[in-house]
Amino acid sequence: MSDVNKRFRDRVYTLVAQIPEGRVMTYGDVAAYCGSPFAARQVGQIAHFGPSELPWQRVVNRNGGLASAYSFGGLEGHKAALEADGIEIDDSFRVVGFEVKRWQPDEKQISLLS
DNA sequence: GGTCTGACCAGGG
DNA sequence: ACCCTGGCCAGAC
Repeated sequence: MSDVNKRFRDRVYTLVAQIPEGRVMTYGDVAAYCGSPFAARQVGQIAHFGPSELPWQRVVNRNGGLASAYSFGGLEGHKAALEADGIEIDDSFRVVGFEVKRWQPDEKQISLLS
């Protein structure tokens, strides 16, 4: 495993850990802020195998839609986890008010991703 | 080792 | 609106 990939993974961990309760980010955005704009899929891999204590439920796809397999809890598990954060989920498993709840790190938080 | 898959995404036909 | 391609790359087999 190369250092570059390890850094990318560590950045993803750092960034996801920063997402405030009640806010969400997209896979693509996470990848971009971590230095690899087209590695959204890799973020999915990292989410699947990464530390379960991180708030992965706050990472959604570009439509504000939930992942198809939230750590084997499925859509229902993901929905429940987000509702516990105070986020409403509609009948098609999309975040209600996604565009408003979408979160972006500020400069200080980005600087943590060195 | 090769090949396929996948919590993704943008672009093109 | 749908299907395909290419990009990303760790796991599974």
